[in-house]
Amino acid sequence: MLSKKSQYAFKALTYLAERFNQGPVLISEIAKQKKIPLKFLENILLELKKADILESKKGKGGGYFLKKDPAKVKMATIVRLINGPIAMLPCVSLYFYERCKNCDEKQCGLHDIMIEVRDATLEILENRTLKDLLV
Amino acid sequence: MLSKKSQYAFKALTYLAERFNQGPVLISEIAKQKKIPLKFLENILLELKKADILESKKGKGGGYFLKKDPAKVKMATIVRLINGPIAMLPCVSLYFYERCKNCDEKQCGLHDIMIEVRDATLEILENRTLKDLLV
DNA sequence: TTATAAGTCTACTTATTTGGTATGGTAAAT
DNA sequence: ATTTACCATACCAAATAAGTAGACTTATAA
Repeated sequence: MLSKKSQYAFKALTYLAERFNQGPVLISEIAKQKKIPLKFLENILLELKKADILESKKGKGGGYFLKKDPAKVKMATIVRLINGPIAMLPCVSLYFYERCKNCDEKQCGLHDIMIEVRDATLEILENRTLKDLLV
Repeated sequence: MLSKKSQYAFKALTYLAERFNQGPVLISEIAKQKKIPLKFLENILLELKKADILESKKGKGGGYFLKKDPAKVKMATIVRLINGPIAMLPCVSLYFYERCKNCDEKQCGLHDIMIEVRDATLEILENRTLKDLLV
């Protein structure tokens, strides 16, 4: 399940995608319109900025805005950043891999099924972008 | 991510699937062989029994065993039972549906993408069974 | 140059979920 | 009588999720 934080992130990103290339948008505006706790949203946007997805401008007339075209920002990137692993097990995760304890990957049926699930999920999340969130 | 509980459940079920039609297996044996905390495993097996996946026998020579052929037990069923929703959002879950707050499903791009992910995942989990966990 | 508007940073708090442990009794089968 | 599953209650620790507080920095415009 996506965390609430992830859902907030997607709402904010959608809001910004709708206003792409229209100058900075206030955190407070996003928070109000999308009903996201202000300080919580601050953290999320900062994280997205550090990941090079958003840009910001300080001072009067400042705010946040998308750094790249919405069509260039993959869903998978955002999910990994804000929500964590996409795979259902650490031992089949590409970006958050961890070895299984008490289980040999070579002969673990669960492992194989979870790889299938991972790949099916990635096929979608790697090929959908913020643009697809817009109506 | 699958919880540890789910991973335990799958290990136990694999153990029982390997011994299908060979009589009851002790909880304590499964716990020892698969390195699962005994009391925790008790609960898991009981839950599986209540869901009609396992059967049990009390007293000497008792234990747990699969009620149906491993090939008849879908992965999706187990995941839903022990881990919860398969979908990434409550508003696209078939078995754990909950309406979105502050978001109209009809015009929510995230909703649509998450339905795609759900369906891709289900395509696999509904068509793989305990049998596929065996080597 | 000063007031104000904004984002930045660190740290904290609180709530919920996960992953157990401990204890003890009950029910059924052999 | 013994063995085993069943059931209940209570508790605990750690991790994670969700949110809050307050001071700090930087940019703009009057």
